[in-house]
Amino acid sequence: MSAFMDIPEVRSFILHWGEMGTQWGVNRSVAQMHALLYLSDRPLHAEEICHRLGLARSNVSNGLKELQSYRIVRRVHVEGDRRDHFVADTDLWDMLMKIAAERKRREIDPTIQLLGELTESLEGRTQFPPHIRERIGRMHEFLGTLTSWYDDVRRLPRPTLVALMKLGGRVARFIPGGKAKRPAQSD
Amino acid sequence: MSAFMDIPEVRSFILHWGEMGTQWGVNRSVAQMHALLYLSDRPLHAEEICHRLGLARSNVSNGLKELQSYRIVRRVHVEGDRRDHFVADTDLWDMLMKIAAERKRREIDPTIQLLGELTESLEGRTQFPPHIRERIGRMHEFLGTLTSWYDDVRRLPRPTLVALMKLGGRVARFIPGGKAKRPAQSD
DNA sequence: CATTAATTTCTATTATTTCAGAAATTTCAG
DNA sequence: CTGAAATTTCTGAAATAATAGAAATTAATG
Repeated sequence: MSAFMDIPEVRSFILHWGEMGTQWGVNRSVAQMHALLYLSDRPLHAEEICHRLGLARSNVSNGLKELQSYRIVRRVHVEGDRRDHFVADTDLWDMLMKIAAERKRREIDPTIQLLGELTESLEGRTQFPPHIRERIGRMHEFLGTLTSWYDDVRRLPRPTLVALMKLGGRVARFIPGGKAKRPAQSD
Repeated sequence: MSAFMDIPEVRSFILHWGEMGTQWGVNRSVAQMHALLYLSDRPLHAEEICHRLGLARSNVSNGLKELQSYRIVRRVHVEGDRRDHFVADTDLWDMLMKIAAERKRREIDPTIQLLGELTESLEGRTQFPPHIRERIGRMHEFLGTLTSWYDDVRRLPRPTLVALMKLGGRVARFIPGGKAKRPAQSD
């Protein structure tokens, strides 16, 4: 397609990223576009993306829309050019956080919503198999716990987050009973 | 299919779980089988799963294999019955950890492997566009940081993990400069 | 305001994944 | 061992998702 894609390392990166996408429920072409933009040091316009990846204009249009909806790619204006140009986040923390936020919004939140409704509808139905009510309720709680943790830590300033990561398992020393293997209160 | 599936709440849960699966790159039927087993309070044999979900025997066989490869479903023997029976984890922490472990093994580890190879192959090639080398290297580092953090915290005893989750953003108070908004050393 | 470039939407086609049923294999009881 | 039950593997068909190209729309320029 283009000299860029002829560099074996670039090619390899983009193709792998595309495959990764499919494994996580993302369209292969969309993931490839993302990889291409990630490696680019300047804004690209849609036509250029088509040529470099060998995709149809329409797919690129839809793919860019998808990437923008995740807010990991944004449209920029290039001096003296009518066409829209696009750049991707190069800050990988930002990128991860935005992807997490969007997937939560699209998939986790509606799931919690449904589980809440089911739990409510099962409330007080004594006929109903109690273990089913319990399991659905437990899943509801579990996802609630995860997301409220997420909502909490995502607000932390980034250096704090990075420092926490570096600390790794050693944060446990701040938890009573954590490292000492004493039986902490269970949940 | 069966009385079980006729309970609207059960049906709703299983169908939703199936759709969730597709969003995350998991076969819809596999996710449904998982949901069914999660809600069941006794081991089910393959035939029963077929009838309840209206799936072909062969799919159930493959699906169970897949679920077992994630170690979130296991085969159990039922007294006086030749057939294999299956149960799912009901402990959602365990389940999450096992899924994370397997997805890391299947998808993240090979990606880090590739990025390592690319980084190595780009080492010292002065001709090569430096920004590309830098971006690939940065991605490599980033995934390395994430997984080593993961490897670290996954070893923590579960109550410690739960306590940390409950602590949420307040763990930041243990990080120098974290809460106080002072510029901490960046990464 | 007309013209043209740029982009998006729509639809038919293609590719991929999923699935059902048949055939083959394995397991187990007697 | 033998026969029956259970399970897995294989293959073609069905369903789903991705894509190309055409048509329609939108935006920008002179």
